[in-house]
Amino acid sequence: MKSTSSSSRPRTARPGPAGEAVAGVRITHPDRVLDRESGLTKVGLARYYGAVAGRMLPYVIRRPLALVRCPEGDQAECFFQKQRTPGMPPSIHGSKIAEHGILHVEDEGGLIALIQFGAVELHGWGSRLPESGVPDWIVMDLDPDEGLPFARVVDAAWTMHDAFARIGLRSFVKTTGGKGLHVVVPIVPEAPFDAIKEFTFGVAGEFARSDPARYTATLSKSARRGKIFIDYLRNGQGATAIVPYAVRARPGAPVAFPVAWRDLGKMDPRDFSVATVPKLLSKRRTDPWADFFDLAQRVPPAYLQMAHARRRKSA
DNA sequence: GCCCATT
DNA sequence: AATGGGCAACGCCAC
DNA sequence: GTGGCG
Ligand SMILES: [Mn+2]
Ligand SMILES: [Mn+2]
Repeated sequence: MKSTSSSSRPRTARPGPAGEAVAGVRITHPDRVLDRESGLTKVGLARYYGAVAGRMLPYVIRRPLALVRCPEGDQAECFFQKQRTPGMPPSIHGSKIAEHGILHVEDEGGLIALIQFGAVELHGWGSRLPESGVPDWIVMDLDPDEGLPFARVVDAAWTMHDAFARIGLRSFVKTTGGKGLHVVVPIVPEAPFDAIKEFTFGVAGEFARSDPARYTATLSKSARRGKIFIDYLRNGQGATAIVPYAVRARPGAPVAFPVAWRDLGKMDPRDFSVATVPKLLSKRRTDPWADFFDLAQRVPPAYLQMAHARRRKSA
């Protein structure tokens, strides 16, 4: 029923000049270079996310997202976006939380649609729709000052692991694509962000008090000098953290990669990139985060209450 | 990548 | 028709 | 308030 004078009959089933489809999403400008260092192209990025989608989507679905978009490639400027904008396909869903627009995806088609729209990095809230006010994970973001050896960050991660273990919480660790690590604790989504954030502030403060030469809970540059900033601020409503398997818009296209605790000491975060991760995944015997969503654990109420009391005091 | 306002 | 800006929040925190 | 930061 199309009335075209120049019926462009498909000579082949081959994708046209607009590019090939990934997960049913046509990728335009497939050869656009997103990272000169690794040679990563837009279609290469789409194929990467398609390849890891099975592992990645559980951490992405229904989670309000912040994107780092680089639609013009790695030459031009990248920018953050957290609201759905008109022109995005229906697979990129919009919603509103406390008067502010958010976006989220429901499936692989939505994920790849984000890439078609120029997204490179995906950052997620700590909560998922429709219960957007109660986080289902805690992220302790370990941010080393410039020049600190990575072994110090590994040590901090283990100390964090032990601190959580002491109160009955299993934690998981991932690289961030940078020089830090994330220690992540899945929790039953029932305590509001404020309570969880206060709790994590308490944890960070404890680190800073018990080993002030190594740790600070204060974000400022001066306080950070020579130390690791225990960034608990990822645990507020609307705050985000890089999502597992997401790519960073940086030279080498590094990936935020879940690792096993026992492997922490043997690896270098730069080992994990768009170029290496799909192969590593297929070689892996097991997923180190396999039971992440099966734990049904909670911060002991006493610790949330302590946090609440501290909050009252400062109010 | 796409919308929109301005030229 | 072509060009150029925008696309984060809000939010918190330290000072 | 401003500046820094994610
Ligand atoms: Mn970090
Ligand atoms: Mn941080």
